Amino acid sequence: MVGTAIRTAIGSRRASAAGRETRERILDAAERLFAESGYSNVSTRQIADEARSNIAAAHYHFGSKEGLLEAVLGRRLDGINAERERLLTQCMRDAGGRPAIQDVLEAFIGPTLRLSKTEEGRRFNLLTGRASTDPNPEVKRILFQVYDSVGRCFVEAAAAACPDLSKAELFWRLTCVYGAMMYIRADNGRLQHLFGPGFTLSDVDGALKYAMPFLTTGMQAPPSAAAAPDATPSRREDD
Amino acid sequence: MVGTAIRTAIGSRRASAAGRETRERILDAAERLFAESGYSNVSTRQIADEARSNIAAAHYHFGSKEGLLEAVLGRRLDGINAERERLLTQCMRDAGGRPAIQDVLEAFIGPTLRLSKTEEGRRFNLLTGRASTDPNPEVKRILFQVYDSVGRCFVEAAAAACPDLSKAELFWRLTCVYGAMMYIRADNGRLQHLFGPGFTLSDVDGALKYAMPFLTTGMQAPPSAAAAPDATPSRREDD
DNA sequence: CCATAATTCAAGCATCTGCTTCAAGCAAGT
DNA sequence: ACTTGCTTGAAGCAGATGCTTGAATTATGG
Repeated sequence: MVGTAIRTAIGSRRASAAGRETRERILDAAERLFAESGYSNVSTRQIADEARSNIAAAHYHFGSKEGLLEAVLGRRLDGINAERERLLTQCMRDAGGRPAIQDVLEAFIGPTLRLSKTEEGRRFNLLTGRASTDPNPEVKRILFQVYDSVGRCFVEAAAAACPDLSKAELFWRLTCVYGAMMYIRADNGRLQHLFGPGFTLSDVDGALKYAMPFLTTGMQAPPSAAAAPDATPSRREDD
Repeated sequence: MVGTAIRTAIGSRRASAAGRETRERILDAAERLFAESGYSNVSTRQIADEARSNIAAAHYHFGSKEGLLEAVLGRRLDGINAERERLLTQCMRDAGGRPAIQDVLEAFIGPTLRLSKTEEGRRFNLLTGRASTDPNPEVKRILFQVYDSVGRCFVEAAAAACPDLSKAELFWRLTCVYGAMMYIRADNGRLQHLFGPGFTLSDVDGALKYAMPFLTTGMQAPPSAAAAPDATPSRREDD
């Protein structure tokens, strides 16, 4: 029987100090390697080696490679997403249901962006940024699950902050915001390469000073229906 | 000796009609599977099966899995990137070196965006969108090579269109633009999931109508140094 | 101190990976 | 007709993959 021992370990009931320690070492190693090479390109053997541990130990603690990824993400995201939800509901409450869009963006993007101030936080952002476009069904499932709740809060708050936008327009604008945020995190190096040394996406201050205002301005732009000459204002293509 | 036969095949000298046909079938199959599951998650065997062909045939025509990806990308991107470069230099010339930013964005993003009007084009955008954050060194190398030239043109044209922006600010704004574009292409389904049925990133008209104006507005925003209260205008942090 | 449970280990299993080999098939050009 | 070189096929290689096994080791509560 596999079940009992693993479940108690995973549920971390009665876990020994030594057990917890190697558990953390494995999580650290997996985080580092997943961020560097992507989930599919890392083997459980590599992770065990990097953690100065054993493959079986990893499976004992996490059940499977998929479970390991889930634990790696949960370890940091649980706290961060709770913080984001707290900030989002708070700025909704403080503004009586009509928050400023910059507060909404700050509440959603700020907490993850600021992670990049530490090296391990930067690595974690790289991991989640890359995972966000990972086609592997296991990865997709885990991300959907982890981000579902805070994502809903964000969309709701953004809609409240931009009541003049149609649902379709909000969808496209948030797509741009989401995409920019993820791209900054995934940090593929293309633009750094074109701009030369000295420009890096892990520069949190630069992101806060330049990227956030760009996104805020875009969100505040008047609805396209009014600006676009070919739009028929009487006929909305959503809802 | 491996060399001679493969090189002539790869250089497609003296290729027979039958040879060209299976070559295309393999490219189609690889494109479809790479787009669907990502480069690392697809095996040469799957590709051969999907193409109703043989592993050896794939290696005969493309030398390696890496060479196959290169061919898949080159088949479509060579034309598209040439078109983008043509449009970029044209709008630079027409405007006497001071193009409008919306023309620059349209020249860079438009050609790829419009690909999504056909099913196979949509699939190709999915492939390149996902590849853009792929950590696999083979994938990165190929993308850098393929996008280097047109990327340079784009940055140059954008800089000419926004002469008031510092290099750092341009860097961050283009990062947002690039990120939004890639995210639309990679189409991970997160926001569609939150917005419900009827919202899709392959809706080219929606992207042109809503996403492009968002990005244009963001690029046209006044420099952050002026807007941000904590910025010291006399001290630029770049160049 | 010792029984019981938690943890780690070396070894192995079945399957898959990219790629190669070598023989057979095919389409010309002469 | 027949040689020549391009193209495909079946089989196989060495190594990697996720995961399991069963025994050994370690920690901990009684």
